[in-house]
Amino acid sequence: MEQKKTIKDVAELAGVSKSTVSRYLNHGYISLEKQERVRRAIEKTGFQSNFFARRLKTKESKLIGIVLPRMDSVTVGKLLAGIGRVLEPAGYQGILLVSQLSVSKELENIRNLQQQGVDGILVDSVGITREHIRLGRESALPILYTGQKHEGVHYVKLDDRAAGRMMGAYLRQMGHCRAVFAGVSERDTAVGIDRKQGFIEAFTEGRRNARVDFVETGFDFLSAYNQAEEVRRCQATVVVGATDNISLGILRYFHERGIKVPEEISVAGFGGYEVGAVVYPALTTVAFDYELVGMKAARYMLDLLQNKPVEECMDVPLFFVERESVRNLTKACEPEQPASMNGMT
Amino acid sequence: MEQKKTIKDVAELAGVSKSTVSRYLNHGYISLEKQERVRRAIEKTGFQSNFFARRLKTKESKLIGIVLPRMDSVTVGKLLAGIGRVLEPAGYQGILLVSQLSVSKELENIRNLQQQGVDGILVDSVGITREHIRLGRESALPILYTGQKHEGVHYVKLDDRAAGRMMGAYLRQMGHCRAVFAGVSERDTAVGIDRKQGFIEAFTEGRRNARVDFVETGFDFLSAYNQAEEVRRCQATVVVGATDNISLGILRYFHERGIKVPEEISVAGFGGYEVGAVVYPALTTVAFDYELVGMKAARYMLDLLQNKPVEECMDVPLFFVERESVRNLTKACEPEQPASMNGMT
DNA sequence: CTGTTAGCGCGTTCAG
DNA sequence: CTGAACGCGCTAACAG
Repeated sequence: MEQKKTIKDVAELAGVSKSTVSRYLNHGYISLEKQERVRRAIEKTGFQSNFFARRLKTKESKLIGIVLPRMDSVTVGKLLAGIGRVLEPAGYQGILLVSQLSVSKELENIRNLQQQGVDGILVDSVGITREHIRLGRESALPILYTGQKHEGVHYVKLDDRAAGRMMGAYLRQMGHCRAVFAGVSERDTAVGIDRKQGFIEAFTEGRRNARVDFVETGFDFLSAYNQAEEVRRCQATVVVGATDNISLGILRYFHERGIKVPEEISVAGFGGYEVGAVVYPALTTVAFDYELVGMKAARYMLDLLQNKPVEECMDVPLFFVERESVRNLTKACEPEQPASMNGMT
Repeated sequence: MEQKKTIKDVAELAGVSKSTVSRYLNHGYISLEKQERVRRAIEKTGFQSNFFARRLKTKESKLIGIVLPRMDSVTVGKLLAGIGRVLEPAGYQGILLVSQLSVSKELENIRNLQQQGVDGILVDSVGITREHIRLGRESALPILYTGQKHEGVHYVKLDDRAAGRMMGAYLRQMGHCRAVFAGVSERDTAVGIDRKQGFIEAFTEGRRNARVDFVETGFDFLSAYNQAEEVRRCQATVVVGATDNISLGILRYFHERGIKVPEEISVAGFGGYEVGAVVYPALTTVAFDYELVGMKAARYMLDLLQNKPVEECMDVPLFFVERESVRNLTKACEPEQPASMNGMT
């Protein structure tokens, strides 16, 4: 519980001036001899430079504000892991603020961060509004969005349309012609529109006999479960949930009614959460690498901070994870092998 | 992109001195008239006080360092949500550092935080070592641990022994006499020892015919899956996983071999993750409220920061979630109803 | 290469 | 109740 050591203490102990110590800490224009003396003085005192004093001068906080819609979600966790993985080696740390899925709270958080002296702000947004844009213009702080995109802002996002197309192409190839898309409101551009449109395109493109019905649900398991009856009525051969959670809710409903998946009806989803592998039957899905999104976003932010030419390559790979929940209609015989650990990880 | 406003700008615009503005911002010994003038000047300039300058003076950062073992986990997410829920209203923010499940990284993070000017440190630890204690002594910063406990440090933790006992008592009441406990290494005091011991106590206490076998696995789904054969050999009527993940791995194995749960063998777990409700059969489990742990920890930290008398009440409630995976051996007839939405949330 | 001198923006005495 | 003056700990500009 010693008195906090300052650069002055070190200077005195080393018999040099404060600026020499400061130089030692920074650009290091200093003779080898004094360098050694300072080094030892620092070691002896256990000195560490005062964060706030330094920041007050340099105007650099080495802090990145991170605004999250919520905390208790796997995808957010992955995203953060990715962000941390590139921010930390670069000497940056993150300050976390949570918006509780509210746009106004999100804006408040951004405003807050703008004055807290962070160097930049990463926002995993619930939706980019005009106010977001305004806030961005008013401050020199770089803001980078993930999850949503918008004209004139920096963002990193996975390609929802491509994900949709991927699924559409797969189901088509598996011989399906009638699908139900259990999706979310179109107010969500990424999931509600792009993902669905991509699917419909690839699934129906250039064939007359294909058809996609649409049932709207919320994002959560339960609301999907509650819409499952409606989904069932569509009489499709496959139901595609806009999210793994949605598919899981439907799967659960089918299971309770004794409807066999994939024998009687196929189910597929988007997200690639681990839980999809644990469930029976294991869920076929398009997996997103959220950790990679986080890493890309962080790298992008770092570039922004150094005014580097920002590379516009924002394609985050998608993985198709084929598991057990989709039936191949083109084969005469059913696959006989038991459920396997395929695509588990 | 205006020039950053300082307290000086406000003072000039309001026609008062800097100190008056400062007073307005803090203890407010200021006449109503000037109060109004300052208020408007602040509004006009959009002034917000400089974080670093203020901290440099007050020695209070209103920042809490949070050290996490990993980010991509549901429990950590819940914990954080809880922490945020009480820290934020108190005007504090969190700085997050991730230890990648490494003790040395965890220590490094703590050291780092100690010099970054945070007011306190919350550590969701992977294990408290002597070095942790030493670090704590060397600095005046309060450190509070969660997840693990240790003599002479502040901690908030759920009662693993009680959780174990809860499960033991339940299974006993359901008429089970032979159990396998699929647990983790005893190097983990909380999960590896306390939880198991609690279970064994309650399950066997005072009856000769009860028996508990032990099979060691890792924390993850897959390693449990790989030990499932071993578990099966024990010929017990019920298998208890130390973690829902472990139980899920075993469930999966049983499913693949066509072993019916709970008809042929029962399965139960600890944790209460949502995924346990989605799986078939839905997993009976002791649920922990990690969000509450987070809230308690944060509140405890706040008390520490204000030198309040710390209330030693650290009991975090446990919930027994009875679902479908345990068979009642005391009844002659099987329950006939289909799987239901019970205990879903 | 080095010490001296100024502030960064704010809070806080200390006279008035 | 208010303003002037000082200093938090550090970095940067300046002479030497």
